Amino acid sequence: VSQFTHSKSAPGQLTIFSGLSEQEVQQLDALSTTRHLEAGAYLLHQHTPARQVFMLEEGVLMMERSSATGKRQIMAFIYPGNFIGFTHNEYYEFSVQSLTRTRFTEIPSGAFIDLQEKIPQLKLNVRQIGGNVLAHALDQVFALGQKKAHERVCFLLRQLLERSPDPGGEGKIELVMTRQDIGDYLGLTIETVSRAFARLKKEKIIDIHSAHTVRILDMEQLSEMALAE
Amino acid sequence: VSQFTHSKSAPGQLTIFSGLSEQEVQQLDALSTTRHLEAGAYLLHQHTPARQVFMLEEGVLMMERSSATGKRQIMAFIYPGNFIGFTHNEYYEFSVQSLTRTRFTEIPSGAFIDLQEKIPQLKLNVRQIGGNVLAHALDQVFALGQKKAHERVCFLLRQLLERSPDPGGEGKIELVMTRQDIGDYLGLTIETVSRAFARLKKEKIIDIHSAHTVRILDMEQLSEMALAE
DNA sequence: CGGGACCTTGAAACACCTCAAATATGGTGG
DNA sequence: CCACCATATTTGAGGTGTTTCAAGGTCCCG
Repeated sequence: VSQFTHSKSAPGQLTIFSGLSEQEVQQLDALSTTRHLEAGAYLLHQHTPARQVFMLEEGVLMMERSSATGKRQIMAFIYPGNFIGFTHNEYYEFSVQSLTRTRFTEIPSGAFIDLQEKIPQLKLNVRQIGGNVLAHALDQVFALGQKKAHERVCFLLRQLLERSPDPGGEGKIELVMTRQDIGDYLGLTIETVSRAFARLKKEKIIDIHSAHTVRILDMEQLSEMALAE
Repeated sequence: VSQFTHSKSAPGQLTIFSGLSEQEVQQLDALSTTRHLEAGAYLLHQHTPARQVFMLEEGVLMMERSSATGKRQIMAFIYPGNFIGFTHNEYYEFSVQSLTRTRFTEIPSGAFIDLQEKIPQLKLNVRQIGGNVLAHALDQVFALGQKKAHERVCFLLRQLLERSPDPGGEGKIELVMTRQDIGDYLGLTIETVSRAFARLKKEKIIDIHSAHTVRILDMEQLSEMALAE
């Protein structure tokens, strides 16, 4: 049985395994190593040689870029089932840090590229994941360029609803990241993020249980604000 | 002789032809159709089926996304040698409009994908171009999330210096796009863009000949501001 | 030379940021 | 299990940068 069997990716989500036969999954298994990382540790660093690709099995990661002046931009939050390190350049374009304790598999880039030649479906999946990653980046550009603070927060909440497992209750979201992380993702300060949450609560669009647990009350309005169109 | 011979791409820039033999270039030629577009016309529309890929030969294009409320985000300005439409999804993720009269070649996606199997170097080029496109998007996310107005304008000027042909004079830039286009690229209003240019002129970092022709006076300071780090 | 589109500049409004302080949260050891 | 502590979050007040609204100027093309 594949080591990937117990992966907690959201249902219906595209992964590198989508549509692969049991035998093909085993070929991938043969190349893979399972590893763990503690919260706060780095999976990889920007500008280091891109020699591995990864698939997250459990926990949450974030992809980030920092400048010499200490400005930090979070590029994505990464949930189980997501694929990491598909950069087609020689070096990674970003760093990846653990938000929680994580479990993931590691595959050497070269072997992974070769395997794509043997498994056409795998190549298709990688191609489509690449497209999704670009689409995600374009969404973020649109959000940062055109949306107001509270709309950006809605944008994030919608993404988290799609990608994080919804534990039982409908519309409940666990925010494993800090306000600082959210601010660095949305191009805002922690204070503005906090006020945006307060505003959404006042408008009865969300309910804030604790700072790290919110529930969507009005999905329609949330989506409308998230799209801002 | 290849129809691509007279392509005016910037020297040293990666194109899909980089490192291809004459014979391989001819295989690409055989699939290609040359077309023209007038200024203001659309090359392709968001959400339409992605059936072709394109390479720009002459002129300038811009890649954009619009929302129903009329908000528009420019994702990139496209110069000769650039490759368009590499989306790996079924539909285009953006629209592409001409800023000037343009000349470009069109290749059916399916045939282009097949040809990559026959020409390993072509596949490498496409992979790397995909990586560059993602890197460009991440740069833009960082700029929109972390930089002030005048820093974003420097960010754009640096990009244009790299990508647009520098006609004779050193550091001279032709801004073929309007202030509105620039604003929609950088997430600013036209007034803020205008004031940012005025500020850079006052600080003697650039000189503004006409609204659409600027010259870099202090390259070092420009780069510093563009990076904002 | 005239006209329309584009660009610049000014003043006021607004959103977001900065600084500061109070409050809440989560983990730890007693 | 509770009290405590460090850390994270919220809230308030004031400042800054960007937007909005409005007017005037410039450029380009017929």
